[in-house]
Amino acid sequence: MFSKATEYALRATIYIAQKSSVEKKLSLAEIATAIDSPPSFTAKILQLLTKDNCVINSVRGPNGGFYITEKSKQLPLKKILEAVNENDLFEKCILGLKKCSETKPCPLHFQYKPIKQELIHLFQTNTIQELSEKADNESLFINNSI
Amino acid sequence: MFSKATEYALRATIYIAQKSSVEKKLSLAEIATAIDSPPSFTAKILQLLTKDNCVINSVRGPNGGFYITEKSKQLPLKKILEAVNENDLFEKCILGLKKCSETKPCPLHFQYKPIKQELIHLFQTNTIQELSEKADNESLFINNSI
DNA sequence: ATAATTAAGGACAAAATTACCTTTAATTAT
DNA sequence: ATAATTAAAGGTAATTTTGTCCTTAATTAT
Repeated sequence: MFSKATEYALRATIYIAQKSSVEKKLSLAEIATAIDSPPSFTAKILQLLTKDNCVINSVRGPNGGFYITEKSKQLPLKKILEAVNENDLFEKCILGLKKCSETKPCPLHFQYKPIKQELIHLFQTNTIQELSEKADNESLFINNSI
Repeated sequence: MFSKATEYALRATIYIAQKSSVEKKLSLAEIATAIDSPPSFTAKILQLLTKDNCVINSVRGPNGGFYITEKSKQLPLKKILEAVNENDLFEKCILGLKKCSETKPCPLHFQYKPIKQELIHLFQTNTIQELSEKADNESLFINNSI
Protein backbone atom coordinates (compact mmCIF):
# COMPACT_ATOMS: atom_id res chain seq x y z
CA MET A 1 0.00 0.00 0.00
CA PHE A 2 2.37 2.67 1.24
CA SER A 3 6.07 2.97 0.47
CA LYS A 4 8.59 2.18 3.18
CA ALA A 5 9.28 5.90 3.44
CA THR A 6 5.65 6.61 4.26
CA GLU A 7 5.37 3.72 6.70
CA TYR A 8 8.41 4.99 8.57
CA ALA A 9 7.05 8.53 8.54
CA LEU A 10 3.77 7.42 10.06
CA ARG A 11 5.36 5.16 12.64
CA ALA A 12 7.97 7.74 13.61
CA THR A 13 5.48 10.53 13.98
CA ILE A 14 3.15 8.45 16.11
CA TYR A 15 6.06 7.36 18.27
CA ILE A 16 7.29 10.92 18.66
CA ALA A 17 3.79 12.05 19.58
CA GLN A 18 3.60 9.29 22.15
CA LYS A 19 6.93 9.86 23.84
CA SER A 20 8.23 13.34 23.24
CA SER A 21 7.70 16.85 24.49
CA VAL A 22 9.74 20.04 24.24
CA GLU A 23 11.49 19.02 27.45
CA LYS A 24 11.98 15.42 26.38
CA LYS A 25 13.31 15.19 22.88
CA LEU A 26 13.99 11.90 21.15
CA SER A 27 17.17 11.08 19.29
CA LEU A 28 17.23 9.58 15.84
CA ALA A 29 18.77 6.45 17.31
CA GLU A 30 15.95 5.98 19.80
CA ILE A 31 13.26 6.56 17.22
CA ALA A 32 14.77 4.23 14.64
CA THR A 33 15.21 1.48 17.22
CA ALA A 34 11.69 1.92 18.53
CA ILE A 35 9.98 1.76 15.17
CA ASP A 36 12.41 -0.76 13.71
CA SER A 37 13.61 1.28 10.76
CA PRO A 38 17.05 1.88 9.23
CA PRO A 39 18.50 4.90 11.07
CA SER A 40 20.03 6.75 8.13
CA PHE A 41 17.00 6.35 5.95
CA THR A 42 14.81 7.38 8.83
CA ALA A 43 16.94 10.51 9.22
CA LYS A 44 16.03 11.55 5.70
CA ILE A 45 12.37 11.05 6.37
CA LEU A 46 12.49 12.96 9.64
CA GLN A 47 14.08 15.78 7.70
CA LEU A 48 11.05 15.86 5.43
CA LEU A 49 8.76 15.94 8.44
CA THR A 50 10.83 18.75 9.95
CA LYS A 51 10.91 20.96 6.84
CA ASP A 52 9.35 24.25 7.91
CA ASN A 53 8.45 22.43 11.14
CA CYS A 54 5.50 21.23 9.17
CA VAL A 55 4.89 18.16 11.33
CA ILE A 56 7.66 17.71 13.86
CA ASN A 57 10.43 19.88 15.27
CA SER A 58 14.09 19.25 15.87
CA VAL A 59 17.06 20.80 17.62
CA ARG A 60 20.71 19.85 17.23
CA GLY A 61 23.32 19.53 19.89
CA PRO A 62 23.44 17.81 23.26
CA ASN A 63 20.01 16.85 24.53
CA GLY A 64 18.76 17.73 21.11
CA GLY A 65 16.49 15.51 19.06
CA PHE A 66 12.98 15.43 17.71
CA TYR A 67 9.74 16.43 19.33
CA ILE A 68 6.28 17.55 18.43
CA THR A 69 4.29 20.50 19.69
CA GLU A 70 0.80 20.25 21.13
CA LYS A 71 -0.36 22.30 18.19
CA SER A 72 1.15 19.93 15.63
CA LYS A 73 -0.47 16.99 17.40
CA GLN A 74 -3.78 18.38 16.23
CA LEU A 75 -2.79 17.96 12.60
CA PRO A 76 -4.46 15.22 10.56
CA LEU A 77 -2.43 12.22 9.45
CA LYS A 78 -2.84 13.56 5.95
CA LYS A 79 -0.15 16.12 6.80
CA ILE A 80 2.36 13.31 7.21
CA LEU A 81 1.51 11.96 3.77
CA GLU A 82 1.90 15.42 2.32
CA ALA A 83 5.29 15.81 3.95
CA VAL A 84 6.59 12.66 2.28
CA ASN A 85 4.87 13.45 -1.02
CA GLU A 86 2.54 10.50 -0.96
CA ASN A 87 -0.61 12.51 -0.53
CA ASP A 88 -1.71 11.97 -4.10
CA LEU A 89 -1.88 8.21 -3.64
CA PHE A 90 -5.58 8.25 -2.94
CA GLU A 91 -6.29 10.49 -5.88
CA LYS A 92 -4.93 8.11 -8.44
CA CYS A 93 -6.86 5.67 -10.61
CA ILE A 94 -6.64 2.15 -9.24
CA LEU A 95 -5.76 0.88 -12.74
CA GLY A 96 -3.12 3.58 -13.18
CA LEU A 97 -5.01 5.40 -15.93
CA LYS A 98 -3.98 9.03 -16.17
CA LYS A 99 -7.18 10.15 -17.79
CA CYS A 100 -9.60 8.26 -15.57
CA SER A 101 -12.23 10.64 -14.22
CA GLU A 102 -15.88 10.95 -13.30
CA THR A 103 -16.79 11.64 -16.90
CA LYS A 104 -14.35 9.10 -18.34
CA PRO A 105 -14.24 6.43 -15.66
CA CYS A 106 -12.31 3.20 -15.69
CA PRO A 107 -14.37 0.07 -15.09
CA LEU A 108 -13.47 0.06 -11.41
CA HIS A 109 -13.91 3.78 -10.88
CA PHE A 110 -17.31 3.93 -9.24
CA GLN A 111 -16.76 0.89 -7.11
CA TYR A 112 -13.39 2.13 -5.91
CA LYS A 113 -14.64 5.66 -5.33
CA PRO A 114 -16.32 5.09 -1.95
CA ILE A 115 -13.34 3.12 -0.72
CA LYS A 116 -11.02 5.89 -1.80
CA GLN A 117 -13.18 8.37 0.05
CA GLU A 118 -13.07 6.32 3.22
CA LEU A 119 -9.30 6.25 3.00
CA ILE A 120 -9.16 9.99 2.52
CA HIS A 121 -11.59 10.42 5.38
CA LEU A 122 -9.47 8.19 7.61
CA PHE A 123 -6.38 10.29 7.06
CA GLN A 124 -8.19 13.59 7.20
CA THR A 125 -10.17 13.09 10.37
CA ASN A 126 -7.63 11.28 12.55
CA THR A 127 -5.19 13.60 14.21
CA ILE A 128 -1.67 12.67 15.19
CA GLN A 129 -2.68 12.98 18.83
CA GLU A 130 -5.64 10.62 18.46
CA LEU A 131 -3.44 8.02 16.87
CA SER A 132 -0.75 8.31 19.50
CA GLU A 133 -3.35 7.87 22.22
CA LYS A 134 -4.63 4.76 20.50
CA ALA A 135 -1.05 3.54 20.35
CA ASP A 136 -0.84 3.98 24.11
CA ASN A 137 -3.78 1.71 24.67
CA GLU A 138 -3.44 -0.87 21.97
CA SER A 139 -0.16 -2.37 23.13
CA LEU A 140 3.13 -0.85 22.15
CA PHE A 141 2.50 -1.52 18.52
CA ILE A 142 5.36 0.19 17.03
CA ASN A 143 8.33 -2.10 17.38
CA ASN A 144 8.21 -4.16 14.26
CA SER A 145 10.38 -6.99 15.51
CA ILE A 146 8.52 -7.89 18.69
CA MET B 1 -1.57 1.65 -4.70
CA PHE B 2 -0.67 -1.15 -7.05
CA SER B 3 2.67 -1.74 -8.74
CA LYS B 4 3.01 -1.07 -12.45
CA ALA B 5 3.13 -4.81 -12.97
CA THR B 6 -0.26 -5.23 -11.34
CA GLU B 7 -1.79 -2.29 -13.16
CA TYR B 8 -0.66 -3.73 -16.49
CA ALA B 9 -1.94 -7.16 -15.50
CA LEU B 10 -5.39 -5.78 -14.70
CA ARG B 11 -5.57 -3.58 -17.78
CA ALA B 12 -4.30 -6.32 -20.08
CA THR B 13 -6.69 -8.92 -18.75
CA ILE B 14 -9.67 -6.62 -19.03
CA TYR B 15 -8.66 -5.71 -22.58
CA ILE B 16 -8.20 -9.35 -23.54
CA ALA B 17 -11.59 -10.19 -22.05
CA GLN B 18 -13.13 -7.37 -24.05
CA LYS B 19 -11.64 -8.14 -27.41
CA SER B 20 -10.47 -11.72 -27.65
CA SER B 21 -11.89 -15.17 -28.19
CA VAL B 22 -10.37 -18.49 -29.18
CA GLU B 23 -10.96 -17.51 -32.80
CA LYS B 24 -9.65 -14.00 -32.38
CA LYS B 25 -6.41 -13.94 -30.47
CA LEU B 26 -4.59 -10.75 -29.64
CA SER B 27 -0.89 -10.20 -30.18
CA LEU B 28 1.39 -8.79 -27.53
CA ALA B 29 1.91 -5.73 -29.74
CA GLU B 30 -1.81 -5.02 -29.95
CA ILE B 31 -2.35 -5.46 -26.23
CA ALA B 32 0.58 -3.29 -25.21
CA THR B 33 -0.49 -0.54 -27.59
CA ALA B 34 -4.08 -0.70 -26.41
CA ILE B 35 -3.32 -0.48 -22.72
CA ASP B 36 -0.32 1.83 -23.16
CA SER B 37 2.31 -0.36 -21.54
CA PRO B 38 5.90 -1.23 -22.45
CA PRO B 39 5.67 -4.30 -24.72
CA SER B 40 8.55 -6.34 -23.36
CA PHE B 41 7.61 -5.76 -19.76
CA THR B 42 4.03 -6.58 -20.62
CA ALA B 43 5.22 -9.83 -22.14
CA LYS B 44 6.63 -10.87 -18.79
CA ILE B 45 3.39 -10.11 -17.05
CA LEU B 46 1.32 -11.93 -19.63
CA GLN B 47 3.56 -14.92 -19.01
CA LEU B 48 2.59 -14.84 -15.36
CA LEU B 49 -1.06 -14.67 -16.30
CA THR B 50 -0.58 -17.58 -18.69
CA LYS B 51 1.25 -19.87 -16.25
CA ASP B 52 -0.87 -23.03 -16.02
CA ASN B 53 -3.43 -21.06 -18.04
CA CYS B 54 -4.43 -19.69 -14.70
CA VAL B 55 -6.03 -16.54 -16.10
CA ILE B 56 -5.40 -16.24 -19.82
CA ASN B 57 -4.28 -18.58 -22.59
CA SER B 58 -1.75 -18.19 -25.33
CA VAL B 59 -0.62 -19.91 -28.50
CA ARG B 60 2.55 -19.27 -30.48
CA GLY B 61 2.98 -19.05 -34.20
CA PRO B 62 1.13 -17.27 -36.97
CA ASN B 63 -2.28 -16.04 -35.87
CA GLY B 64 -1.23 -16.89 -32.37
CA GLY B 65 -1.59 -14.59 -29.44
CA PHE B 66 -3.48 -14.26 -26.20
CA TYR B 67 -7.10 -15.01 -25.44
CA ILE B 68 -9.31 -15.89 -22.54
CA THR B 69 -11.85 -18.65 -22.23
CA GLU B 70 -15.45 -18.11 -21.20
CA LYS B 71 -14.68 -20.12 -18.11
CA SER B 72 -11.75 -17.94 -17.10
CA LYS B 73 -13.90 -14.86 -17.57
CA GLN B 74 -15.86 -16.03 -14.57
CA LEU B 75 -12.80 -15.75 -12.35
CA PRO B 76 -12.66 -12.96 -9.79
CA LEU B 77 -10.16 -10.14 -10.26
CA LYS B 78 -8.40 -11.52 -7.22
CA LYS B 79 -7.02 -14.24 -9.50
CA ILE B 80 -5.12 -11.62 -11.44
CA LEU B 81 -3.55 -10.29 -8.27
CA GLU B 82 -2.59 -13.81 -7.27
CA ALA B 83 -0.98 -14.40 -10.65
CA VAL B 84 1.30 -11.38 -10.23
CA ASN B 85 1.93 -12.14 -6.55
CA GLU B 86 0.28 -9.02 -5.22
CA ASN B 87 -2.59 -10.79 -3.56
CA ASP B 88 -1.19 -10.27 -0.08
CA LEU B 89 -1.35 -6.48 -0.47
CA PHE B 90 -4.68 -6.24 1.29
CA GLU B 91 -3.56 -8.51 4.09
CA LYS B 92 -0.75 -6.27 5.19
CA CYS B 93 -0.76 -3.78 8.03
CA ILE B 94 -1.17 -0.25 6.74
CA LEU B 95 1.77 0.87 8.91
CA GLY B 96 3.91 -2.02 7.69
CA LEU B 97 4.02 -3.77 11.05
CA LYS B 98 4.71 -7.46 10.69
CA LYS B 99 3.14 -8.39 13.97
CA CYS B 100 0.01 -6.29 13.69
CA SER B 101 -3.06 -8.44 14.32
CA GLU B 102 -6.50 -8.48 15.87
CA THR B 103 -5.02 -9.19 19.28
CA LYS B 104 -2.04 -6.86 18.83
CA PRO B 105 -3.44 -4.15 16.60
CA CYS B 106 -1.68 -1.05 15.35
CA PRO B 107 -3.45 2.22 16.08
CA LEU B 108 -5.02 2.27 12.64
CA HIS B 109 -5.94 -1.40 12.59
CA PHE B 110 -9.63 -1.26 13.42
CA GLN B 111 -10.30 1.78 11.32
CA TYR B 112 -8.50 0.34 8.33
CA LYS B 113 -10.10 -3.07 8.73
CA PRO B 114 -13.47 -2.30 7.11
CA ILE B 115 -11.75 -0.51 4.25
CA LYS B 116 -9.47 -3.46 3.71
CA GLN B 117 -12.47 -5.75 3.67
CA GLU B 118 -14.21 -3.64 1.07
CA LEU B 119 -11.12 -3.82 -1.10
CA ILE B 120 -10.98 -7.59 -0.70
CA HIS B 121 -14.69 -7.77 -1.43
CA LEU B 122 -14.24 -5.65 -4.54
CA PHE B 123 -11.65 -7.98 -5.99
CA GLN B 124 -13.37 -11.14 -4.88
CA THR B 125 -16.86 -10.43 -6.16
CA ASN B 126 -16.08 -8.76 -9.47
CA THR B 127 -15.37 -11.20 -12.24
CA ILE B 128 -13.16 -10.49 -15.20
CA GLN B 129 -16.23 -10.65 -17.41
CA GLU B 130 -18.15 -8.10 -15.37
CA LEU B 131 -15.27 -5.69 -15.56
CA SER B 132 -14.80 -6.12 -19.27
CA GLU B 133 -18.50 -5.44 -19.79
CA LYS B 134 -18.23 -2.28 -17.75
CA ALA B 135 -15.25 -1.32 -19.89
CA ASP B 136 -17.44 -1.69 -22.97
CA ASN B 137 -19.95 0.81 -21.62
CA GLU B 138 -17.82 3.30 -19.81
CA SER B 139 -15.86 4.53 -22.81
CA LEU B 140 -12.82 2.72 -23.99
CA PHE B 141 -11.02 3.43 -20.80
CA ILE B 142 -7.96 1.47 -21.36
CA ASN B 143 -5.68 3.59 -23.51
CA ASN B 144 -3.69 5.58 -21.04
CA SER B 145 -2.57 8.27 -23.45
CA ILE B 146 -5.92 9.38 -24.81
C1' DA C 1 9.87 -29.70 -45.50
C1' DT C 2 10.62 -24.74 -45.23
C1' DA C 3 9.89 -20.28 -44.01
C1' DA C 4 7.35 -17.06 -41.41
C1' DT C 5 5.19 -15.66 -37.23
C1' DT C 6 4.37 -15.43 -32.57
C1' DA C 7 5.02 -16.26 -27.50
C1' DA C 8 8.52 -18.08 -23.97
C1' DG C 9 12.60 -17.51 -21.64
C1' DG C 10 16.99 -15.73 -20.36
C1' DA C 11 20.26 -12.16 -19.84
C1' DC C 12 20.88 -7.55 -19.36
C1' DA C 13 20.05 -2.31 -18.52
C1' DA C 14 17.85 1.69 -16.57
C1' DA C 15 15.35 3.86 -13.08
C1' DA C 16 13.47 4.26 -8.65
C1' DT C 17 13.52 3.14 -3.96
C1' DT C 18 15.79 2.02 0.09
C1' DA C 19 19.84 2.11 2.88
C1' DC C 20 24.47 3.73 4.40
C1' DC C 21 28.33 6.74 5.44
C1' DT C 22 30.89 10.90 5.98
C1' DT C 23 31.22 15.73 6.58
C1' DT C 24 29.07 20.02 8.15
C1' DA C 25 26.44 23.01 11.07
C1' DA C 26 24.11 24.02 15.20
C1' DT C 27 23.64 23.72 20.06
C1' DT C 28 24.90 22.68 24.66
C1' DA C 29 27.75 21.64 28.59
C1' DT C 30 32.03 22.32 30.62
C1' DA D 1 36.36 29.41 24.31
C1' DT D 2 36.46 24.39 23.76
C1' DA D 3 34.85 20.02 23.37
C1' DA D 4 31.04 17.07 22.94
C1' DT D 5 26.66 15.95 21.00
C1' DT D 6 23.14 15.87 17.82
C1' DA D 7 20.57 16.76 13.42
C1' DA D 8 21.32 18.44 8.48
C1' DA D 9 23.11 17.64 4.17
C1' DG D 10 25.52 15.51 0.58
C1' DG D 11 27.29 11.65 -1.79
C1' DT D 12 27.28 6.84 -2.60
C1' DA D 13 25.84 1.94 -2.54
C1' DA D 14 22.57 -1.83 -2.56
C1' DT D 15 18.22 -3.53 -3.80
C1' DT D 16 13.97 -3.72 -6.16
C1' DT D 17 11.17 -2.56 -9.84
C1' DT D 18 10.63 -1.53 -14.40
C1' DG D 19 11.99 -1.93 -18.98
C1' DT D 20 14.79 -3.86 -23.15
C1' DC D 21 16.84 -7.12 -26.17
C1' DC D 22 18.10 -11.43 -28.08
C1' DT D 23 17.67 -16.31 -28.67
C1' DT D 24 14.69 -20.37 -28.48
C1' DA D 25 10.59 -22.98 -29.10
C1' DA D 26 6.17 -23.70 -30.92
C1' DT D 27 2.81 -23.25 -34.47
C1' DT D 28 1.07 -22.19 -38.88
C1' DA D 29 0.99 -21.26 -43.75
C1' DT D 30 3.04 -22.20 -47.96
